Amino acid sequence: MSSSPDLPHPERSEISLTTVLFALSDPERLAIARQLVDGPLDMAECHLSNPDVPKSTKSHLMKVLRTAGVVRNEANGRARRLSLRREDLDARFPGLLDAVLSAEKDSANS
Amino acid sequence: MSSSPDLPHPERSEISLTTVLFALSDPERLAIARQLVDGPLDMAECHLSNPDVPKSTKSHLMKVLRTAGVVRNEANGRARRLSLRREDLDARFPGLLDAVLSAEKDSANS
DNA sequence: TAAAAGGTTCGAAATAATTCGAACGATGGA
DNA sequence: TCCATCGTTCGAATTATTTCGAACCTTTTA
Repeated sequence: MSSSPDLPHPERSEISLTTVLFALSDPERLAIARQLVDGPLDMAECHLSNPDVPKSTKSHLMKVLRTAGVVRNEANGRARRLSLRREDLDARFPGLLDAVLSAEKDSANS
Repeated sequence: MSSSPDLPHPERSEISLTTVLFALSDPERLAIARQLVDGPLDMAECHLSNPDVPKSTKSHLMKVLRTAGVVRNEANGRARRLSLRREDLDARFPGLLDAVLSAEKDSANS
């Protein structure tokens, strides 16, 4: 009874500012992060702006967020539980996540 | 006596969060922004980590920062005066610039 | 014990971003 | 006026990212 793949995550000390900024610089990825502010979600509950994108594409978006250290991705039955790495990010880059996530979500905010 | 080119800058209201994050997600561009926290500099005083990069490349880095709304680029004699758009950014995305610029500049911070 | 559900990975194709030389323009000084 | 300085722009080549189908793996359910 092996389990779903244990994906690699950077340690807190390995999280790079520019990599985090890059991960959040895509509107779709930023929107995902915003969906996680109120707590973890299973992947199927994270919605993309276009509901028709293939699962491989969605998986890749998650990978960018995960390898940047923005999100944790853990096995949860046959699903995947996604959560914001809030404590790690707050410790490493104080105020950054708050600033990004609380920014107005208007049009020019893509 | 026409003057050096007046380059286009986005208005405050047009500055996009993801575009700003993207502009700052490159180590070289982030380093430039950090050099401007203490006040404007002429382009020749902004140093890149590799002093041998061609001027066209440097100019392109500046363009990304400018078109994102991170930096203002004004004619100053035959030089170019670069400044951080601190007020605009603070107004639009409170806390963001502070968080980014005050983050530790250690290795994992590229 | 199948088969469906939920996701990851791989590889290839399409897009986007970066790099840099060459050409150009404006300014300031000789 | 002539020329060196400081930068921008253009276009082409390189490199990086994104997209997506196909193959695969694990878990749950029938």
